[in-house]
Amino acid sequence: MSMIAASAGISHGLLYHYFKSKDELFTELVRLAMEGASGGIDEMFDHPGTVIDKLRHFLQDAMNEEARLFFLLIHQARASEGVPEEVRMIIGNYSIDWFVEQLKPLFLEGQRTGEIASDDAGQLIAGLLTVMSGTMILHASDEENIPLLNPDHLLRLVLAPAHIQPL
Amino acid sequence: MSMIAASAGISHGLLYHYFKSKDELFTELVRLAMEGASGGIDEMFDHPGTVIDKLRHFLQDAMNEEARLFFLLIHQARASEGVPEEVRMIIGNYSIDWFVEQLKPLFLEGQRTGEIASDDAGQLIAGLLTVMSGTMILHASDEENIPLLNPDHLLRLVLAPAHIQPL
Amino acid sequence: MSMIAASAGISHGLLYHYFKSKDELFTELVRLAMEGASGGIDEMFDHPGTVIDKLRHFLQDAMNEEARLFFLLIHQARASEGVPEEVRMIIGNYSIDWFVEQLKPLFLEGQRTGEIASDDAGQLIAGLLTVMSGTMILHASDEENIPLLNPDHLLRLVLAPAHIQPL
Amino acid sequence: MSMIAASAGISHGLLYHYFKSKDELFTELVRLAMEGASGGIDEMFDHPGTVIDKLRHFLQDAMNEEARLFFLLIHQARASEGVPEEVRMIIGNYSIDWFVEQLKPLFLEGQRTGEIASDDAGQLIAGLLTVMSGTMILHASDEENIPLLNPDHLLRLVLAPAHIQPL
DNA sequence: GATGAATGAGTCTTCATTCAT
DNA sequence: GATGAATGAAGACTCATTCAT
Repeated sequence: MSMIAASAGISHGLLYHYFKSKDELFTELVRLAMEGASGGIDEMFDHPGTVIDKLRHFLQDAMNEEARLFFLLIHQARASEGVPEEVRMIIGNYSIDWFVEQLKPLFLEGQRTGEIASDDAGQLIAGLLTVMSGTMILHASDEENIPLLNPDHLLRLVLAPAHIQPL
Repeated sequence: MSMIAASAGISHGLLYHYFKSKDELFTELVRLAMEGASGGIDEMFDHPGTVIDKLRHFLQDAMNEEARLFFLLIHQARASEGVPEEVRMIIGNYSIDWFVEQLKPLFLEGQRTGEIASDDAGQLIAGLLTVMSGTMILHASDEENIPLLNPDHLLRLVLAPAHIQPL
Repeated sequence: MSMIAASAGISHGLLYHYFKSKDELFTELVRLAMEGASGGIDEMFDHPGTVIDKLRHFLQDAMNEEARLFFLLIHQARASEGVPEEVRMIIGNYSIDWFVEQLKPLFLEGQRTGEIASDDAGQLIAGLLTVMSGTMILHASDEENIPLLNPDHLLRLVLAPAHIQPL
Repeated sequence: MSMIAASAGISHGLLYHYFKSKDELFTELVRLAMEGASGGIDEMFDHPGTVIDKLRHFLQDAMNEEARLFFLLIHQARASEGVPEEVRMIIGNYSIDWFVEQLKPLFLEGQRTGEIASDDAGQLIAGLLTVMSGTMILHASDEENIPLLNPDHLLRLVLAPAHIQPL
């Protein structure tokens, strides 16, 4: 907490004025990260163009430098022991399954248009999300040695072979 | 250290009998994990069959439940501050670039046989490795909610479109 | 550290608020002790009277109850292994030789006036300092059984025979 | 205990075969040191020559390199807290007062012959012993910087002025 | 006699948290 | 709002001691 306060240029005493405890601060950050993530999905649906255009936009939006630390945060929240109950609830609400449900309509449409591979949509989505998160976490922990993947590369996991383009 | 010792059913005192410090224990684990990883590559080359067969074997070997914690360990070693100097050296020796160099001959052959996509081999390998590691780390941190990916799914990142099969 | 904190009536946590480590606290004490010692020499030169008067004042000043623990501290610093580098430097700066040099002018004058024995001044000073320190350390460790020596008794080590008085 | 055993070239297990505990080993060493000290006094009385000859022999015997660690040991025993009860008893038996009593006959004879200063014999002896011990302890803890005093120098504390010789 | 695996009390140190000012 | 002195639980590490072999 003292280090966080110092980073923010305030005393740790004042940090406790804004957040009752480290758990509360952590919970707040997780909440923000999750809202950002679901906001990204809404934005994707508003994006013009084909299914592939929307997906590419979603990936580009999620896989930028700013989003890095959010992924790391969620990872910590998922991976650590002794995480506050409230954080576990937030994470539960935004489970992989929840994201799968959000994206399923898009993928089903993509399969109708022939853009998306004709495998089980849920499996494709879960795979894409897992791989995207994993990539971001790796990059976030060691940016020097682990480059961000080209979103088009990741798309190969879900595209119909006919739509795969050179990198 | 006391928790580790308790997990092993010994006193922390005895743990210090075998490892001079937490750093030394950690270093030893990282060393083991890294040797396991490079061993997996050797084994892949000995595996019979096509390039795809070899790669599938490599992924299945790496992405099993036992290997889970090794990925998590390496991730910790890469991501954390205050990691012992020796660990940083070991990790430096087995960089992403090193793995890329090991796998490049196989990928070049795969491109000759038409099994592997005709993009830059280095980029394909780095992408596959990143995604594989990221997936394992996510799964290792939260096995209940994040299923292991089907290795064939990951292979889509590097296969020539003609060789992509339904999942 | 906990015992020291308890002696001071504070928690060990607060002690660490003021001193980053046991080494730093120890270093600070050694520094203070050494400054006190060299201050005693300055004061001696300002003291009025003959060479013997000055020396007697110096000994009385150094050999009081308060100074006791300082001698013990310096002794620990000299005698112990694993003493912080900075402490070794401070002690090196205030070596026996350094004190000898400080006192030499006074002793040479004393030899001119006939108050000080006509042996090698450096040897006389080193002997007096050693004996004074040793006495203080013994007294500090076991005040009940080892009485403080009368400074006049110590002076016999350096006085010309003609100036020796009954105790 | 492990370090002591290693110095002796045996395992710490075997050290416990010979000494039931660290306290017992320490007690044994203190006992030996004290017997050596009182043996030195007996030997002094057997030494031929004048009172000064005997005293000089005593000092030379006590202030050699071998005796160094014995003085340090006794000092530790006197100075430390938590010293075993038996050690405290041994030290109590060989108190300063006990040594004073042992040496008093010699000093009284020396005062008759005019060799020893005509101050209170007890005070002279206590002073000489204190100074001798202190010197040895200092030298033992830091032999490089603190030279052993010339025994003749120490004798000045107790000699009649007429018998003081150049160093 | 001899070894070293095994234990646990005690020590230094960190850090989240509280609270008087 | 803002500060930092103050606390204590918890973790890394050491070392005297025991005991099976």
